[in-house]
Amino acid sequence: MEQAETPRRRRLAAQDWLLAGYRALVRQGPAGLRAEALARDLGTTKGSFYWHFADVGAFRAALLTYWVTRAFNEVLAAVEVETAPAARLHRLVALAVGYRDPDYGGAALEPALRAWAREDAAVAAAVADMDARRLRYVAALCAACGRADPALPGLIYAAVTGYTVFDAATIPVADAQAGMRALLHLAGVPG
Amino acid sequence: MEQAETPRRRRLAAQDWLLAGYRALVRQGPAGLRAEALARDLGTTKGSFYWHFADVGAFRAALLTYWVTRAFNEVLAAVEVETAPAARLHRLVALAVGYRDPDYGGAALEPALRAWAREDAAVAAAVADMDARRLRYVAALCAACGRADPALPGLIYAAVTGYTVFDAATIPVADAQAGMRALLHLAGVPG
DNA sequence: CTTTCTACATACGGTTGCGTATGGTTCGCA
DNA sequence: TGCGAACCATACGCAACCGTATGTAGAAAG
Repeated sequence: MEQAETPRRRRLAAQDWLLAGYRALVRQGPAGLRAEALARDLGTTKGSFYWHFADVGAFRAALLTYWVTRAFNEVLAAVEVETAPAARLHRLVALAVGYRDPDYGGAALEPALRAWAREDAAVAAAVADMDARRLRYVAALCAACGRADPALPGLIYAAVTGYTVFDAATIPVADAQAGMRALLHLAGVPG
Repeated sequence: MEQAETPRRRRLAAQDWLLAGYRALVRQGPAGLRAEALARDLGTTKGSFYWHFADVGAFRAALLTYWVTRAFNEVLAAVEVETAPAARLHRLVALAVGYRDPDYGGAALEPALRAWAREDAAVAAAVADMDARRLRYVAALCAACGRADPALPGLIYAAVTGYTVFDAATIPVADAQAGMRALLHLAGVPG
């Protein structure tokens, strides 16, 4: 884990390639998911890549699978430390527009994955499935808060999704969180 | 064999290539913006492409320029048939989440451009500039409606942007428009 | 009907990335 | 200290795409 500046590079694991993949996806889009380009980023050669992965397709599939397992469950775990549905909603939206994991990508990864979905049907299916799951969860929280407007869950999810696609110069994270608090307040979700 | 159904393939203009480019951008992402792939789509060869454009970079620049000139002004013109600011806001959000121009791409083009921005700094700059202009316009309309909450324009723009990235199976267009009406209603914008 | 220009076809060399093959190096462990 | 396995480097053939060069067909102009 420590990056000593020894002349000899440390050896890599599949996880290192996956993290490099997420970084490339965020910074360059799906076009960055190439074996030789990633090898250059990591200061190695594609010999290592093809040791850890059968081919580029398998690498991309691993990236997608890892995201699918994390993108719902991690936020969920962080949200369910709260017990009241209103508090959960507030924590959920604050996390969703502000969460940043420098290694993994966090909220910045979301629009990158949507960009990737545009040129890969499997990614598109995974993203659509993820959207449906999250939407159901938000709807359940809204219902538990007694907010019956059928348009509200979609509105909340759309606003969160919208905020994540802007860069910090257009709308700072603090403003995005303030906007989400304002929305929940207007919708009558206390907190 | 090309003379069976179609009388004869008509010759192409630069505009035909641009429209094919938008279609490819929406369906395959920026990876679809290649001379030979577009030529196959149009049933011609890249000889035509390099007649109309100096190189792929010039083609992409033309695509971007054309979007910049249209994406703000066309919606603006459609919105300003209304005179009351509240009516303009309602028409604006309804258009933004529902506008579809089959030739040009319409609202479906927006997320495709954001995907493209991820791998091209010039596109990113144009998109950021467009976001800033639209945000100022929405803020001006909100102010004219007497809605002083500083978070409201960003919230409206984020919600619109979010709705446009979902496919119709996740959130139908009618639901998106209902969601935007609900937001404006909650925010106290009559209409 | 011929000339001229516009629009397209085709062939070519250069570059980049993929996946495989093969051999070298480093690590864990006995 | 030696051995097997994990890890990495390098070279190769292949395919896709780029941009250029050059020839050609169809429409336009005369």
